[in-house]
Amino acid sequence: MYSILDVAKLANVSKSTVSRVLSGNSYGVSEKTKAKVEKAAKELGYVKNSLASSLRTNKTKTIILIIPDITNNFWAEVARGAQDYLDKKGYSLILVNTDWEENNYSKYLDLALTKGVDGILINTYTSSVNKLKNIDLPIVLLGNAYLHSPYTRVGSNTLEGIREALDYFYDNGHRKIGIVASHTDTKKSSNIENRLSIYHEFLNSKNIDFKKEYYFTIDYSMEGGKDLAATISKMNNPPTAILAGNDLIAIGLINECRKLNIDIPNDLSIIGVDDIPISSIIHPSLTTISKPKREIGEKAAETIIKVINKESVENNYKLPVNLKIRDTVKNINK
Amino acid sequence: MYSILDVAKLANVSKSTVSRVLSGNSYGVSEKTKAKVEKAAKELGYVKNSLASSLRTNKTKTIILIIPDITNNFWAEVARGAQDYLDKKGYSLILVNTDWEENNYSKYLDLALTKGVDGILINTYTSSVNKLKNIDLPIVLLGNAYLHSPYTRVGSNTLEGIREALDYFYDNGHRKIGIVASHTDTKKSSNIENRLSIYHEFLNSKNIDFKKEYYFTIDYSMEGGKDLAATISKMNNPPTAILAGNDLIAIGLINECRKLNIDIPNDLSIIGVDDIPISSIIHPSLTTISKPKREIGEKAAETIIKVINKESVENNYKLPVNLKIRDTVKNINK
DNA sequence: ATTTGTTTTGGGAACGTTCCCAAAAAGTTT
DNA sequence: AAACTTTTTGGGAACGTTCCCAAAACAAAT
Repeated sequence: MYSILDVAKLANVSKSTVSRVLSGNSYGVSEKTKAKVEKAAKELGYVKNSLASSLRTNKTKTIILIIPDITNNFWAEVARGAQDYLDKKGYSLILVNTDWEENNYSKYLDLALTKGVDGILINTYTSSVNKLKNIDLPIVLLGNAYLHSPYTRVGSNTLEGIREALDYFYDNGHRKIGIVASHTDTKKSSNIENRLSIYHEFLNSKNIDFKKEYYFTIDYSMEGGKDLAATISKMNNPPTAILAGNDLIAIGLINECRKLNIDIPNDLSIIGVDDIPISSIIHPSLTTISKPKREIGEKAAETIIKVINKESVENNYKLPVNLKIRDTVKNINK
Repeated sequence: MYSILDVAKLANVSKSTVSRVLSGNSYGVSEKTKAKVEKAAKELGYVKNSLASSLRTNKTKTIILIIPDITNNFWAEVARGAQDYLDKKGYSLILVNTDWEENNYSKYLDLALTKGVDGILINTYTSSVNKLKNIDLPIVLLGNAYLHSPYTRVGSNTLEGIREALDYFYDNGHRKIGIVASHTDTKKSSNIENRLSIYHEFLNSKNIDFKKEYYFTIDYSMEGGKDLAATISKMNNPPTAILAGNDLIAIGLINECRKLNIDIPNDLSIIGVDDIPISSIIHPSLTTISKPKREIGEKAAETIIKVINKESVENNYKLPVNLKIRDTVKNINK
C-alpha cells in the first residue's frame, strides 16, 4: 500500500501538496501541480488511509446504528434508508443489534466512543436513555417515544394514522369499533395511552359511548391476535371492526378467524399498524396504517449529519403515516 | 477525552506501561503497577482511541459485509448471524447494500480498502467477482455460486434439500412432479442447471419419464407463481406436485390457486425454497426447504476470522438445509 | 560485594494523515 | 528595478497508540 509520501516523490512535490490535492481541499494549489499529483496517485493506485486521516482530523465519517434487531423488517427498512442516505454523503454505517438488552446499550455506546464515530442513531427505551447522558456525541433517537428527553427524535406520526383509521371505519358505517392495548407493557410496544386518548376523542366527536367490552388487552403478537379472535367469537354483541395494535395481531386475528368461521371482512373489519411485508400478501390482504420505514431511516440520517455539521434541525420530526387501503374493511352501509 | 498519557501521569508510570496494561498484553508488568494503571484509567473514565491503535497495529477489528439488500429477510438473517459472531469476537461490522449493481461493488471494495477493514464478507456474482482480484485482504464469499473462483465460500446445501423434497413428494405418492426454472437468468437466482440435474437423477432413480410439460420456466417472483397457477389450471394432465424455485413463487402460486379454485394441497402439493417468514404465516402454511440463514452468517463470520488469523478453513463450506414440513403437501395415497 | 541473569520499566520512533507557519515563487504596483 | 502583495509550496509537529530497544530495578548465585 502506497502512502502520500510515495505519491509526493513520484509527483515531485511535497507531501503537504499531495495532501491538499487528495483531501479535496486543493485551494491554493495550481492546476498544473494538481494534475501532476492526481496522475501520480492514479499511477500508483493510491488509496487513502482513513485511519490516519481520522486520527488527525478527529472525524471518522462513520455513524453507528443501534437498533433492536435487523431481522425485524421494520428495522431493516430503517437501516436501509439510513445507509442509503449516509452513503450518498460519504458516511459509513456500523450496525449493531441490542435485542432490547440493557447491557448491550452500554456496550455499544462504549464502542461508539472507542471507534470514534461521528454520530449515533439509536432506538432506545426509557431506562437505557439515561446512558446517553455520558456521551458527548451527536445523537438522534429513532422512534416516537421519550418525548421528555433532550434529544432530537425522528419518528412517524402514528397517532394521526390511528385517527385516520378510526374515521375510515366510521365512514364505512362502523359504529362498534374495538381497540387493542398491550397487556404486557413491553418495551417494544409504543405507549398505548396516547392511542387510547385518540380513541376517546374520536368516540366523543361521533357521539358514540365508550364500551368497556370493545377495549381489549392482549399480547402484541400473532398469539395475541389469536386470543382476540377467540374472545370476539364468544361475544353476544361483538364489534364490527377492530383496530389492531399492529400487523402481527391483525394477522393472527385473521388466521384464527378463518378457523372460527368468522369471515373477514364480512363479519369483521380489521385495520393493522405498521404495514409489514406479509400484510399485502396474506388473504385477505390487510388494510393497515403504513409507516414510512425507509423515510424514517433517511430522515434520521439526514438529521444526524445536520447535527454533526451544527446545522439547525427540528427537534421532534414526525413523518406522516399513510392508511393503506386493502381488503379487510367492509362498507357495511351497502 | 483522556489519552494514555493522562493515565500514565496519574498512575505515575510511563505511557509504555499503560499501553501494556490497557492493550491486554500486560505480560511483564508487575501486578502492583497493573492495578495502579487500571485504577487510574477507571478514575479518568479513559476510553481507548481505536483509530490510533489501528493505525499502529494495522488492524481495525472491523469487517465489511457487502450484501444485496438488508431489507431482504434472507440477508437480514445472515447479517444478524454474522454480527452476533463478530461481536462476540470483538469485531465490528460495516454494512453496505449493493442492489446487485456493478458500480457498488467497486465502490464498497474501495471503501474496504480506505477504511482498512480486516476482512470482507461478500455476496457477489460472476462479473463482479473479478473485482476481488485487486484486493489483498481476507475475503469470504457468501452463497453457493462461483465454485471456480479461488475464494473461500460459505453457503448452504440447497441441492441436498431439493433431493430431499423430491423424495418427500415421492413418498407421499406423487409421480407427476413439476419443477421450475427462472426464465430471466437474473443474477439473483441460483443456477438452475444443478437443480435440474438433481431432478433428472431423481426421475431416473424412480423410473419416471421426464415430461417437458412439467418443466416450467417463469420469473422468480410472486408474479411468476401467479403465471404458473394460470398455466397449470389450463393443463389437461397437470402435475400433482410442484417444487417451486423459491418461497415467493410458491406463495404467488398459492394465492392465485385460491382464485382459480385449485385447492392446496388437495389439488396440488407445493414445496418452496428458503423459508421466509411469510411461509409459516400464510394459509395453508408452506412446506419448504429451509435455509439456515443465521448459521450461514455465523459460519461466514467464523471463517473470515480464521482466515484473518491464518488458521486453516474449509474452502467450500455448505451448511445443511432442512425440509420444513407444513401444510402444502398432501399424501395422495391415503 | 560482585557478577550474572531476569523481570520490569521508560523513552523514542513509527503508523499516515492534516494543520500550521514560514519560505519561495509569481504577480503587481510604484 | 525595487517594494509590496498574493499565490503556491514545503517542512515540521501533531493526532494517540504500539513496538523496539535500552536502561533500571530486582533477584539469585558466586
